[in-house]
Amino acid sequence: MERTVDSFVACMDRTDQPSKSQVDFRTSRQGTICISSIEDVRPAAEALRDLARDLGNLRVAACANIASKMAMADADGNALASDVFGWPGSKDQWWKKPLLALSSPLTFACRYESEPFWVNADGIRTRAPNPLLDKIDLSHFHDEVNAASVIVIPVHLPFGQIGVVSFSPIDEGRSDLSREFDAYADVLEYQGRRFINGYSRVTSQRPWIPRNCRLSKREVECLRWAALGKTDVEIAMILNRSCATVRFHIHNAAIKLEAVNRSQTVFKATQLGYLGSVAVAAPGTHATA
Amino acid sequence: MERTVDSFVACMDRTDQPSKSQVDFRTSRQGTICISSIEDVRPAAEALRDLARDLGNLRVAACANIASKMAMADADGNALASDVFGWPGSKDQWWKKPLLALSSPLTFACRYESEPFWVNADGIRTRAPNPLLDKIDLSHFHDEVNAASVIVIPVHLPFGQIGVVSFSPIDEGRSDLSREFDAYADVLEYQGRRFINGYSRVTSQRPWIPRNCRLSKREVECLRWAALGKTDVEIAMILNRSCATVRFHIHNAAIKLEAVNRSQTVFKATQLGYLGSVAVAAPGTHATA
DNA sequence: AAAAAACCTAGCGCTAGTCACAGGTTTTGG
DNA sequence: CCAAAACCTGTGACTAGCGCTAGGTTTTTT
Repeated sequence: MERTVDSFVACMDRTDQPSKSQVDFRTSRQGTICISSIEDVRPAAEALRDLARDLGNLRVAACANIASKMAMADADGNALASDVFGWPGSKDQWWKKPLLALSSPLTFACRYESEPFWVNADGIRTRAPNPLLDKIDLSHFHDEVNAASVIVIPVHLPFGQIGVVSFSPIDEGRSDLSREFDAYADVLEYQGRRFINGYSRVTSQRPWIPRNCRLSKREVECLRWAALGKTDVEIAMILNRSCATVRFHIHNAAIKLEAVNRSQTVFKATQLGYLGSVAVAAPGTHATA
Repeated sequence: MERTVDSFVACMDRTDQPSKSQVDFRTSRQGTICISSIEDVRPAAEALRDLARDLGNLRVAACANIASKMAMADADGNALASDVFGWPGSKDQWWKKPLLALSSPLTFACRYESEPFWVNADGIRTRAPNPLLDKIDLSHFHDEVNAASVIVIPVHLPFGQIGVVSFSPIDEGRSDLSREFDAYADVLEYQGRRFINGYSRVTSQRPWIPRNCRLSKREVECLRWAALGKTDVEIAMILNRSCATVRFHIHNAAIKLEAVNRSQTVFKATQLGYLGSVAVAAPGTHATA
């Protein structure tokens, strides 16, 4: 067990601030944000705002679904960005611009990263190296983010939904958040995640109720290749089966997932994690027969 | 601000055990699992095992990708389930059976839930109600899970990958984990998540490097409907555009995502969260012109 | 041993992918 | 302010690929 502990100590990057972070974590638990109905959204957002302000004079921005242009709102339909988090209403209300969600480097990075990170114009700082983030363009960082630096919490949810909570300094000068990130990333992640989780739960209607989606081995196998863009002729060659067989399996999968065509079948299977991160399954699959 | 605090207190479900959980969280931070290379997997797994044992005499089971039949292993290729977590090698090694991952109710539930929950033969207990989990069949619970009860931590990752860490009592009699869940769910979630995060980072090769995937508004709009199974004729009617225009947009999206056909385009767009949780976008979209 | 799944195959009609073309609208940048 | 560059809209036709039904074989479950 000693060996184990040692290796962890070597990994730790915050041992220099033990007492502070402990207190934060305690605070976080007592103020745990719990959203059980739409009425809880407002107080939960206010608590998140207060937490961010008290911890590091930070301002909150949140998006429950980066694929949606819908701004987050409370039970009365008031936008959280302006009414709670205190973003100036003048500056042409960035959170209403649908283009931003599609082009912001922050949104972009959230697609590829699962852990908290912080960003300024000089680069993206993750806990562990992520080469996928290296090629993100930060040249218009300040214009797109409305801050000189920001701590970002990506929140990956079921059904392929991605949310994000970000924290940027209220006084716009600060471009270094390394200290705040080291000290508060964990608590901000915890609270931000629960906030987005709860908000999604009470707002998004999930109309799709799959009856029996126990896909068989072959069905998933065929769907994997289909998701990679292979035609059924190609899949048939890969799996050493007939073309009709491949179609049959995919068709069966479509019935189980209540999908009407191949695209929707792939979509639903992806949402449910059946095809997750297919890095081209092991070679030699054509030797199964 | 008083109102805020009050509403949270009403939501809190663990105020009866304040001191205990605080200690746990402190412990968790000092023993933070950090996997920066494949060699760290083994000690990280051992630490997770020790944490589970010390907290509640629990045994760990983990899966980094419920879509893959690959068992988690350390740098030398040893299966973590048998070599570290201590699952008996005799009982025909459940973690090697690919069918289980497709049919286990635990795996199933992870597709629909983002927060920790615990299960026994009587039902699934989530923090907040989740109607999607109600219809899951638990009649063969003990056979499929190899335990009378279990705490489950779903881990939703980028690219549509879903992982899971579960904790079940070492002595197989216990079927009630409500106390352990209330006290340790947060720390188990934190540690389990970081473990799966780190493992995925050092093991899974992500060969796909999207060059320019700034999809335009129309492209995403068309892809949404395509993912819902609409044909391009239907999409054209919905958006009040010509059929060829719809094809044009989807084709452009395919080029940006480096996809070769519609299915792969939908797949990649889903992985990147462009279509996340499409609950049929707001009506009236045909009035944009 | 019976039953139920899962698996494999064939052929027909329809959809989607692609090409070449022409022009309007919004954003971006000098 | 103008120009360039994206982005958006539209036409028409051909071919490869997909959706679907029907029926037989193998494997798993009861």
